Amino acid sequence: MLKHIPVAAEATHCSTCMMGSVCLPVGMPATEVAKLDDLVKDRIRLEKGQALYQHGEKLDALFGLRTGSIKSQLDEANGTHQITGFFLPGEIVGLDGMIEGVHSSSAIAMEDSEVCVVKLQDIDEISRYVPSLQHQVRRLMSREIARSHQVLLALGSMRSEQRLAAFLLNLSQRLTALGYSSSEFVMRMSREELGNYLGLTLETVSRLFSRFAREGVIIVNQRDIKIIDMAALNELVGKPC
Amino acid sequence: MLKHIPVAAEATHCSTCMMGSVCLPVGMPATEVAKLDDLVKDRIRLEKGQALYQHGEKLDALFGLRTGSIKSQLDEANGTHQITGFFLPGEIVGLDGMIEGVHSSSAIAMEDSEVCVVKLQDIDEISRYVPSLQHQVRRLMSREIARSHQVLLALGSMRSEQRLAAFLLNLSQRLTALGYSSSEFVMRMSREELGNYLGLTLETVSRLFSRFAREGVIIVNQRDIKIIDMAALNELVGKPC
DNA sequence: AAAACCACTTGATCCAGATCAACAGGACTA
DNA sequence: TAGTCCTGTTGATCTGGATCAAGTGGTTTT
Repeated sequence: MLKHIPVAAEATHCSTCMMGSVCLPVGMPATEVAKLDDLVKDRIRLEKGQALYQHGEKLDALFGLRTGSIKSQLDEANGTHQITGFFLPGEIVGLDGMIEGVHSSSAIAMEDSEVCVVKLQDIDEISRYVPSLQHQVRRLMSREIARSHQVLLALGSMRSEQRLAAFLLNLSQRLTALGYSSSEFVMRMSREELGNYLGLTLETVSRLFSRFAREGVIIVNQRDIKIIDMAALNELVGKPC
Repeated sequence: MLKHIPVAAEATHCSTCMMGSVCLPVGMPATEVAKLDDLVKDRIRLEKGQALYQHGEKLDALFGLRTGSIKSQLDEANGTHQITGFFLPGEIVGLDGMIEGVHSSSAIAMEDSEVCVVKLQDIDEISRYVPSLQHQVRRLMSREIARSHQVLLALGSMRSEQRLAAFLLNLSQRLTALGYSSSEFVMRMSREELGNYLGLTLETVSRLFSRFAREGVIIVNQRDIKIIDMAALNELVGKPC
């Protein structure tokens, strides 16, 4: 069962949230953000491995990830699945579920996590006096489409080493936006999850990490990654084979 | 230069358009659709190969494809590109360009085509008295995200024959929705474009068509395709290797 | 403290699909 | 009417990454 937390109890709103600068309100004028206090009426706390929602479930909300990390995946009939995204704090989960409230994918916590629940109904309500909120939702969805297209690009036309390099650079950038180091971080996903996402096997991913390390591009210690030669990674993705 | 056509001259609106049942208004109540007459103020006619918009261009509109077909692609620095979608009449192009009006991809006509221009500004305007229009835009964007995820699934975890089978089935379904035959159609894209989209080379695509034909699953005559054994295609995508 | 399990690494081998190459037919040009 | 593109087909060969397999260290269980 999902663990709901009434927001009133914590008295935290978008306007005072530390994530405000990167989460749903990103880019909105402060005067507008101040009006979003009724947007989030509750939160959900997830344990590692727990599903925020699953394929086919009826849902009518978006989720702003506050802490932790979440993966989204398409579940196939034969029991396998394709991971379609990894989400970091401040990112919005559930944007593919806005067709009649039925989710086409599942979202699973990769570590203990907490999300803010944003009801679509409340978005409509609040949009009446915060007109920029509709634009904001469109912008977020558009960004999600563009993000998917970038992954398509990787899967469709990059070699394995380029895919991993592109992934590391992307992760580095997103962590920087969150205020973390751009060169040293802990990956929340296993080799298998990363391989699934990148269209590779876990062995290939492991070998690539070893090779990058051998070449002095990164230092790897299990899931701890330190990027030594950012330029080398950029060169890998920027140039064709 | 893009060829604009004032809509007044043709006096065609969403409520009377033949595409109404599949295009932007799909699923909206007829009473609401009737209020969309001011939504489309002009159209653009494109010649084969002409770009509707290009990567980096500032744009503030969506496009409903009336006739013809359009591909969207990400352009890479090294001159190559990745095709991210093929659009048929009644489908909406430009949903990835709603971040500050700057398109992250290019859209190119694959044959002489015509699109209805839907200004975002007009969507906002009309939404005031047609509240379901905002939902509609969200639904379309969500569908686009789900569509991208399906392609991710194909590129990430399907073998070449499964990818082509899935593509043919998908095309067949979409053409059926348009009122065309589900088993006999003309593909608008070259082997190279299809290969690019599916993450394969044009030779592999060509060989797959030949093989499917040899096995009696389809009849191929250049771009004319006739599906003989729909069940075989379904079996290919439904089951793992 | 031994046993069982898990995520990961590394080696050996295999094969699906890429690459290289030749050719065929249709459309357009001169 | 031949010449030049352009798109697609087919064959021969090569290779990146998959698959199969063995082993390692770390953590949890008993």
